[in-house]
Amino acid sequence: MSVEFDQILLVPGYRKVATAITERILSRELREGERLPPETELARQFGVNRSTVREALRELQSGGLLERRPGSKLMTVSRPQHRAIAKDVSRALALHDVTFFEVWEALTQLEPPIAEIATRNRTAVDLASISAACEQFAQRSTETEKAVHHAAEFFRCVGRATHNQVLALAQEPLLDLLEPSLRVLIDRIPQARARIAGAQHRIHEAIAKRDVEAARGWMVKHIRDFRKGYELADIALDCRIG
Amino acid sequence: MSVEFDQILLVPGYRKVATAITERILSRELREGERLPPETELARQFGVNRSTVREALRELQSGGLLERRPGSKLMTVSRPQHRAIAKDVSRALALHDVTFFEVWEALTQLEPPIAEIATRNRTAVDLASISAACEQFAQRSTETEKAVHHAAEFFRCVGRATHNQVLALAQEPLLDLLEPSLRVLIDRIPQARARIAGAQHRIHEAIAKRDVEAARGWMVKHIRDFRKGYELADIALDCRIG
DNA sequence: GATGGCCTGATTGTCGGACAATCATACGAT
DNA sequence: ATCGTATGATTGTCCGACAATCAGGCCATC
Repeated sequence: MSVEFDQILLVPGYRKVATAITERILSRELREGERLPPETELARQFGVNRSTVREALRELQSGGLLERRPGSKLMTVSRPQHRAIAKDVSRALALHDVTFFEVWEALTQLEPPIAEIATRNRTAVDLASISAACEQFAQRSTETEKAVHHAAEFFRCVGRATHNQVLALAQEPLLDLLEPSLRVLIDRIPQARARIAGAQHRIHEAIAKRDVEAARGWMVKHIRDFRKGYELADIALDCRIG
Repeated sequence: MSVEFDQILLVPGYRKVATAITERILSRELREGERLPPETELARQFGVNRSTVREALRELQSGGLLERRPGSKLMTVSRPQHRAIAKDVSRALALHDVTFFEVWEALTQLEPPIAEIATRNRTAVDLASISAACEQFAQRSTETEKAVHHAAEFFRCVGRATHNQVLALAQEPLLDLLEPSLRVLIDRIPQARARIAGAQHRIHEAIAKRDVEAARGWMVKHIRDFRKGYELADIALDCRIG
């Protein structure tokens, strides 16, 4: 057993084409919004069949590196949108049987710092969108579906106000995963709507006044409230999501 | 302008097939490891051509929902692996011109809590893997490439020790993004190796002793050190990564 | 000048059929 | 029991084809 050989791997053509185009995009040779040559032309350049090119394109398309502007045929290079990426992450976590508790624990660690940084970095525009999100929730919270959506939207606005893409993107999957349980919670505990609205109001106020400590403090309470709600609504914390 | 029509959207066949299979997987009708029928059979069932099925499969494959065990032809259902998902996230962030500062700021907020929770939840096995990661770094840090890899691996071990998948996955993209700058840093600042090794040692010790405060404290210092290193190495913090 | 109709070429979505290479399996020879 | 071999199934890739849609130019009408 002195001689050992590396595993020989044969990469199919559609994969080679996909990585070739991906590299061009990552190296910024192909920039956002630029139009990709038509399939027949790509097939000619790569020296493969159009079917092979198409399989490669589907790969890039689902990765968000290519998109088609609505009502157009040509593919254009695009940067993966945060929401789309977050969807993939939350889907993966759901398939890995992530529990309510894990999501809540992550929110506990992530949201207070986000509130703090948002308070420092928010612009007037950010504040306006946070304010609008508060009002939307307060007005539309009678419908469960709308309420859940606007509760998450509030977090998104605060996240954007940090002006830190990494933090904003990190919280997105958590909001996706929070949604289903939040739906149950809001349905079972009527007073939850008022509590959430109150917390949003206080956080908004603190961010408006640039009161870092208050913003963090109210956010801590806000997140803690979710857990209390779970217990009141009789949702098992170690139950998997989805 | 009283009448308005919704945008009419026509979904191509390969997309319909893809979502159909995706739904089966998400609803757990198709479980992990289960083998997908061959392409011809899928084409028959869906009533479309094999080419159409293949395009759909590429989509699911790149999303990590399907994979082919090496040396096998049939597709099997798989749950997206954390590392693969993290790669997509870090790629997206890189394309969105995320800066060193944003990554560092996120690490500042995320890693101390992770250290804290890991200290509480770690098992003997976790501790052993953290210990091994420390030693690997200490021994292999002469080669820049290995050093960078093992520095990230240390964080991964701590992340796993939290036994919280959400937190562990959240930090993965940050480590990916940290790598290139860490490579420059370690190359330019020779003494960085020793500082990192020292911090790892102290954090490991604290986690071993279940000293939550110490673990958090040393992690804070560890992360802060990265920033100092950037400044010493003359890396602009607001420079984009990639 | 703006609007709408019409034509033409380019492009995509989908189809059918084809074939070599590889995998899975069973069978038989040593 | 181990090793060849034959056979069928499956994938990767190719070719050619056609309808539907898109982009753009040209022209008539108002």
